[in-house]
Amino acid sequence: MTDVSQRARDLLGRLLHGHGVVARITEVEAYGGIDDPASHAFVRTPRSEIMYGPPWRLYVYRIHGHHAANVVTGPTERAAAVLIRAGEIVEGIDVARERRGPVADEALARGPGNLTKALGITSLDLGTDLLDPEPVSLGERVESPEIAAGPRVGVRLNADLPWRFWVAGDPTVSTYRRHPRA
DNA sequence: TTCTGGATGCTT
DNA sequence: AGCATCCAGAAT
Repeated sequence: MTDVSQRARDLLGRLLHGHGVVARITEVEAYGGIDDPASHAFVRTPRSEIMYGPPWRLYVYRIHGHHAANVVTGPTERAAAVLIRAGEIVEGIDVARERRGPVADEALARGPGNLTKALGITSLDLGTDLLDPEPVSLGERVESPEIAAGPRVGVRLNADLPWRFWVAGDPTVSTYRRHPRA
């Protein structure tokens, strides 16, 4: 059975193309949908409806004035998705630098909000089929990395579930922060 | 219409 | 450890 945590691990080392920039995914989090209180799909609302649709589509949500990008993974009735938390820019680094301003290269796509900014992903990309080449798409897997796992960042519910996965030792991975009330 | 609380990021 | 920031969902 390929549950959402396995789908999350499989996304590590894959390329994500967004508006002229390509990132190698280095950090993800799995959200289990109907069984996971931390998932937006735990309550079915207009916002979470996209996760009840076909897999390999892009779910973009806004939080604290930032965007966050998720891959809807299915199976459809479970409404699971994987949050893309960080990556290494491997193409279009000049464009990414322009979008992000003066930060170190390894920090260009460190954190969900920073990654979407570097790749130019906004709410306009909501629902994009990631198997189509434009405007946002998943590419090939360029490495099979050593994977580390731990609790998800900033979630209050299911705070100890180790569903955050990252490329071990990679400098572009964000730092762990527990939810204050978790 | 108003209130509450974050799947954040940056500064101190 | 604090705060800027802002929308979705829930309460009223």
